[in-house]
Amino acid sequence: MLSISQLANYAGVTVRAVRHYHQIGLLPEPERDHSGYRAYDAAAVVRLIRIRTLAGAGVPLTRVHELLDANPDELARGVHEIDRELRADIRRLQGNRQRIAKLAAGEHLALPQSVVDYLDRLRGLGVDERYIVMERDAWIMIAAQVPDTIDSMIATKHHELDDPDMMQLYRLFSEALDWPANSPRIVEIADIMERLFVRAVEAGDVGADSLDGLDDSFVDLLDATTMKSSPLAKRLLAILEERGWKGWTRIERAPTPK
Amino acid sequence: MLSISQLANYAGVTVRAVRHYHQIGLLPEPERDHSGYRAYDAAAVVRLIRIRTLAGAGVPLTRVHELLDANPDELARGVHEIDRELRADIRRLQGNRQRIAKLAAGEHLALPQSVVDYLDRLRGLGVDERYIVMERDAWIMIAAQVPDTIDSMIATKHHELDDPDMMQLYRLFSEALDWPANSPRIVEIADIMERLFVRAVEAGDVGADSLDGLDDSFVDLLDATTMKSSPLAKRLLAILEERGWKGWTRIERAPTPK
DNA sequence: GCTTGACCTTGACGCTAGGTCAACCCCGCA
DNA sequence: TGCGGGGTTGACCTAGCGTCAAGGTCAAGC
Repeated sequence: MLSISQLANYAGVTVRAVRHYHQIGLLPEPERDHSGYRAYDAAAVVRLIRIRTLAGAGVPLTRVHELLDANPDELARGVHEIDRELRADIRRLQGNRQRIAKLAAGEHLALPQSVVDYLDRLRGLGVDERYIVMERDAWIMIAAQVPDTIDSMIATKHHELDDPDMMQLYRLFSEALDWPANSPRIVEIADIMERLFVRAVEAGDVGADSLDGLDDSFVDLLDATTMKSSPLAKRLLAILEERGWKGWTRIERAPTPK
Repeated sequence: MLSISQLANYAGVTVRAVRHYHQIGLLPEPERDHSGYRAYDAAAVVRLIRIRTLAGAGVPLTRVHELLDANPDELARGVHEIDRELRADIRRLQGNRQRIAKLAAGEHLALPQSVVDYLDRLRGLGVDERYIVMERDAWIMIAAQVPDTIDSMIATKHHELDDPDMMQLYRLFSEALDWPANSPRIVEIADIMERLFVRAVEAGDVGADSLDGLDDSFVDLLDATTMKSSPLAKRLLAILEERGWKGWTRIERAPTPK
């Protein structure tokens, strides 16, 4: 008769594993000797080796339970099923590898390439890094909301950026980061934005723009975040609202307040 | 300000996941509103999206913690490290696939091909299936003990089986399964075995046999198991011992008892 | 003002396959 | 009789949440 550690040694598993198999009913509890020690026979060794063999091949213990007492037919089916699961796991891990490979560069975190390129273009225009980080965060949220339309949104943005007024606007945004909260130059920005708005309305780009996939509360969130970022932004929005423009992320023509 | 479920929706994770990230310190706990509800801002959305992106790529959450605030250099190293782990996981799973593929056929469970072939040869000689199961179990244990020498042991066995006496012995073992416990024919078996022993001694095969890798207590276990299988086996061993032979799995010349 | 249903809170258990104590019992040996 | 090296059960730990449980909060409809 064998003690639990002898059994474990013969089968090449740990004592703890044996007890675990007892707990889940995979290996029957043997007789106890006069002092309460478990006493095993060779049949237990054989069963334990077969358990170890299956478990070592990645078969979950509940499946091991089924397979141990299965006929060859059931066993073949069970093995096939497990192989399917293993293949699925492998595919998943391979997908993970691809995804983390894309994360190698810093800003790629949660951003598609198109957005990274766009941000690089802003950098090239001399836009302040602090502003770019703010834009980046907004794009991270947008990309998470509408992953399918992000590329076309960015394409639109690139197009808008061909306008010298837009370039100038971004440069002013950058500079404004260091302006005092009550700077009068804010009007310069408002003027440029209004010009851009007017041209957009004339081109028919307002109301049917590329931000269609975003729902209102999400747009509100983006706007609110921008407002929170700086008192200047708040003033700017107030000025534009006086002139009859509403919104920021998505612009609307609002009735001029009396 | 966002509620926890709004946050979770914007980032594409579950509320439970958000709370989990709070628990492990991955996402900082936000302010609470007057009724104790968590109130999030857009920065939390961004951070949560980045967490989800990394976690979704198979990065363990503790690593996510490190990578989120890492500089590009550390990030590259971290990503490389994780890729290594992923590759290791994939290799392991591929190994599992190979192993379970080998288990497709019933008796392959825990047995190398050589043993399966040997058992098939016994079947071909007309050996009773009950006896083969006993042999199989013994070989399962032996294969687990000395996986490297099992093939040469089986080769020896094949060689022995070329001897007509050995074939006859196996056939008698089979028949004996249905003999009464006190059958006088047991002597036939003893005679054959003694002839085989003598020839083995003459050939110098005893004492330096192929079971060298097995330690004594393991051999005792095999012998004891055989003894337990049938009263005939016990009688047989007694007879042989009277004639000066000791053991079963491994034979020794013993001084004839007075 | 009351009910209803949706959403929030904390706390706790469950899942895999055991690892790792802790506290205590048992055995053989000097 | 004490000691060291077995054995025993019990309990907590891992990862990443899912899933109740039991109750507080809020907005809407009657």
